[in-house]
Amino acid sequence: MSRSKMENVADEKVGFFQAKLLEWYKLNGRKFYWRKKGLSSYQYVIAEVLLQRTRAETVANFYPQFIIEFPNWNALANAELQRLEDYLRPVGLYRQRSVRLKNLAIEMVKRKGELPKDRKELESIPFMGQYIANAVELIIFKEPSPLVDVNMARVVERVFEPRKLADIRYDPQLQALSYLIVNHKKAKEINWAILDFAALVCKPTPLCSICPVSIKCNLFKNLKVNNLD
DNA sequence: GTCCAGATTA
DNA sequence: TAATCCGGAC
Repeated sequence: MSRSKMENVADEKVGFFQAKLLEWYKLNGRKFYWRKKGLSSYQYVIAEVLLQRTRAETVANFYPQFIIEFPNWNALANAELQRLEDYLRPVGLYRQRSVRLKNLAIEMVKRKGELPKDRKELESIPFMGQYIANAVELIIFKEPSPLVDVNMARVVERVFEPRKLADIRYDPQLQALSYLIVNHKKAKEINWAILDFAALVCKPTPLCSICPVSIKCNLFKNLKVNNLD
């Protein structure tokens, strides 16, 4: 097959995937407070920090109280480290997160709450790694950036192409595919759809029998060949 | 025991 | 590139 033809096939599959997931999302998408419109950039960034290696449902039960206790960058920057640890303990990673969160808040107070659009400068802010930077671009700057976490990586790898490198952040193919997949007018919805789909259907142990994209999924094809499902 | 909307450090 | 952080849900 020629190079251009392979690209057409890939594009067609991406279109199919986008349409099916948006459809699935309308019926099955999760509702979270931090997905609402009109929150402060502080509230959006805090949600991403709390969501690191922590189930979304766990954060959902915890988030509103945290925002009441620490309503803005200033409150967080001035908070006693010990008090911050006490609040973060129930969701885990509390020693790291308390220190890093405070450093992030101090930096954001210096910047008067303004997040820079320049990517390198954005990532220079403490605790602002690739994922949160993408989330800032997606949610706050309204750019079609992918939320490439372990969940999206798992879905993309199964449906499209396995990763080449162990670390998803430096896998060019996985990254390029992710950008392609969320490059859509409804970039935000596609991202959330993939995360929800990964949490509810395309789990570590996949529920292929209820999956809307299984007919074009590489993993599903292989499962059928090996007669495992 | 595995897994979770990752980032940092060596 | 790999180890480490951490509690909670399953």
